[in-house]
Amino acid sequence: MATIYDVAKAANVSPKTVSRVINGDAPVGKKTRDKVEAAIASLGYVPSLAARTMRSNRSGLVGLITGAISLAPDSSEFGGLPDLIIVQRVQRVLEDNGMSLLISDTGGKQERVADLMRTFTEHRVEGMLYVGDYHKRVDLPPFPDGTKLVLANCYDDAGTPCVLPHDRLCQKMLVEALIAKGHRRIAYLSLSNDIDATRLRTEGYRDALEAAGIAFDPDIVIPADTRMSDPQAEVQLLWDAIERIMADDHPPTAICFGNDRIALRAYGILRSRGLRVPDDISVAGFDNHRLIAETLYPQLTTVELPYAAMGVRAAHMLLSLIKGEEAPSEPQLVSGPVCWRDSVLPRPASVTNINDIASLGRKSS
Amino acid sequence: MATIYDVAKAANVSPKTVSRVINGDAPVGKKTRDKVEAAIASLGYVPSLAARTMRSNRSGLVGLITGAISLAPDSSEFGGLPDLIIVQRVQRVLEDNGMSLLISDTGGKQERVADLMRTFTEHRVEGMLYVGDYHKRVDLPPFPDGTKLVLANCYDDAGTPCVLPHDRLCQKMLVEALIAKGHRRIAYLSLSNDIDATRLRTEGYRDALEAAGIAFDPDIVIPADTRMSDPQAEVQLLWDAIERIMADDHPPTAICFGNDRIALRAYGILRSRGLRVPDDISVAGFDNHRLIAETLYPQLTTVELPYAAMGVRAAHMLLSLIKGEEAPSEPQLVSGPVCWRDSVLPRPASVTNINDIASLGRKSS
DNA sequence: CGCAAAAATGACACCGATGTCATAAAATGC
DNA sequence: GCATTTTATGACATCGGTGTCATTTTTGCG
Repeated sequence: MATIYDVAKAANVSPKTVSRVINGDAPVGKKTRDKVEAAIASLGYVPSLAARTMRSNRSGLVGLITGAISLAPDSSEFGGLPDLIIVQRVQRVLEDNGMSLLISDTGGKQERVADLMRTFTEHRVEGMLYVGDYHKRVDLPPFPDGTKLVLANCYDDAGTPCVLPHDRLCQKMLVEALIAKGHRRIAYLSLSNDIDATRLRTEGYRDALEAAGIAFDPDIVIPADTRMSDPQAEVQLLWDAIERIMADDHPPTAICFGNDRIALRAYGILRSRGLRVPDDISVAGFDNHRLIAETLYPQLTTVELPYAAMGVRAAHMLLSLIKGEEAPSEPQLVSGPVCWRDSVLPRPASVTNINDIASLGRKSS
Repeated sequence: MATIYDVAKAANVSPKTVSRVINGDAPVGKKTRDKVEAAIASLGYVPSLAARTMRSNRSGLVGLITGAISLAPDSSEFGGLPDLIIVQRVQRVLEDNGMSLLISDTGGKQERVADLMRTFTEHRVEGMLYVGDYHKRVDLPPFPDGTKLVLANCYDDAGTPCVLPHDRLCQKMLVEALIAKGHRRIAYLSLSNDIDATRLRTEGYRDALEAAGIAFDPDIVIPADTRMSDPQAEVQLLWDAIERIMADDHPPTAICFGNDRIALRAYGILRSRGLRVPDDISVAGFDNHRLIAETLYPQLTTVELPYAAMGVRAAHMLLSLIKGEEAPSEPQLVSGPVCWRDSVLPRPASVTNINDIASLGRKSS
């Protein structure tokens, strides 16, 4: 591989002059520049960042750690899809700012994080990002002061700068939108109770009801997802939850699901019970997981968790940390828009629960 | 950041001795080693790979280029999901071999590849990978001889070493499995005709029919996907295709879809037409896109395109190239297993088409 | 035309590791 | 006990760039 000395010799100038041509940090005579550029081109010279790094202490590298790429190490399952959007956005923003992205994957093993951070340090990354696979608290290994680190989609107790989804507001906006379409009896089949997002989103759900003067009814708010990966059990849980809310004295006219994936599963279950979406019952998801939301028939109304925006925000935060600016001490909350599709039908005010729907044609499963 | 000189001073030895302790490339006295290790620990010293790279010309970096992370730059759509499995596997294999992975995303713009490769060269990567978002031919920009490059999920005309999915064999195995369950009239609603995979898979479909002595009937083999991203149009296309095959004189007892996503869409359409899966009609996908296949109700029988295995294979190929070994001149074909789930029902030999199914209860949409 | 300021270029040290070679200290053999 | 390995350590150059400062050439202007 050609070096700057080879170029200097070929162009018959000093290495420093070649350096100036490359970096443009001092004026170079036109004729000289041409000679140098010709030499660079003919030798196919590409400068070595390793050498540059030594002198300038700027590696042009940022490290990103994620368990996102795969949670289930030995299968082709994808737990972490949305988080990849974060990764992708981070990559793009950094690239636009002349940085390259080193990616490591914990493979689900939290204890590997320390090693990965060390490897990044060996590469003298200028900053690091840690991306959570879902909104949660994380425990990071101790790292030296002055490490530039931003958390995305997760937070820690040490107050490391972080970017988080505004689950509460997103859910509130979605439920408000349903209410605006005339729905007054709205069930919520949430994610597992032991994740942060569930609490926040349930608060958002209640916020929206309260704002509309609708009483909160715990009977139609049920967790319908575990974080186990047994699909059979998940289906059963969801089936039971749907059973329960539909057997209520006042069955809902709309159901919000904890995410688009559960909604997808629910489509099949509802149809098996003879309920048509959206004619008999309106359905909303969460995440705007377009692979699902746009592919489902009918297409799914949902709310976008702003992964893309979070990625951009986190990358910019890191860039400003690298520039030496101060980090915000509060988590940065980001929210996304409601995505209106075909799975929700307006209801006249006279319809207060599903039994009031005249056209309802129940069929046995 | 502490340097090897700081450590040497603190331990009162020469820098070279510190280097020996770190790398273990020459014997060091026990007492000296302890002193040095104590100094390293107390200073929090981490060696700089940039400096090491300069001397040894081994950066420990591998660059990976993909359009995979996102095909649709301005949306949250995910065209490329399976390819991420490749990326993830590559990452893991490389990490196990002490290499770090630099990732860049073309954002769908093929012309950026040259820039990305240049950036990788600046970082003095020891090898590069290019991951296609689906099985296709690619045009790479010219790169210097001696560049260690492996293509995954794509190939070029220059005979660059590559790893490809064995579409033909996968489809053949899937159709054979259907035939083994007694299906003799099997429709194939394929992907768009202008991608390589469609031709290969159709050949696989025909291979299986031929092996079973079933005549190939072009009337029930229809492309049912474009690569446009208008979901509305895609649904229409699929609707029409299903309409056509079900209006055939001998409607099939099973349908193979070009991928799991189309199958997902088809579930809704079939149900709208009053056809139950799998009671009335059996359905198979392609990809083993578990997010879909396992979430659908009933779960989808499909065939796994071996993205994980391809990632592993590609990474190992690159590692041996880096070691100086010769690359295979032929594309490496990798196939995956049929994933048997609930969307296919066995048919007795007497049932040659859907009209023979006694229990069939058609309903109007 | 002469001289100061600006532009263009080069010499040299240095960033932080490691390879080479030399040398000092300890172990071994007879 | 002395020569001879073997083991342990250090001095120094080097990798490929850039920062600093010095020097030469050109330009501008009274």
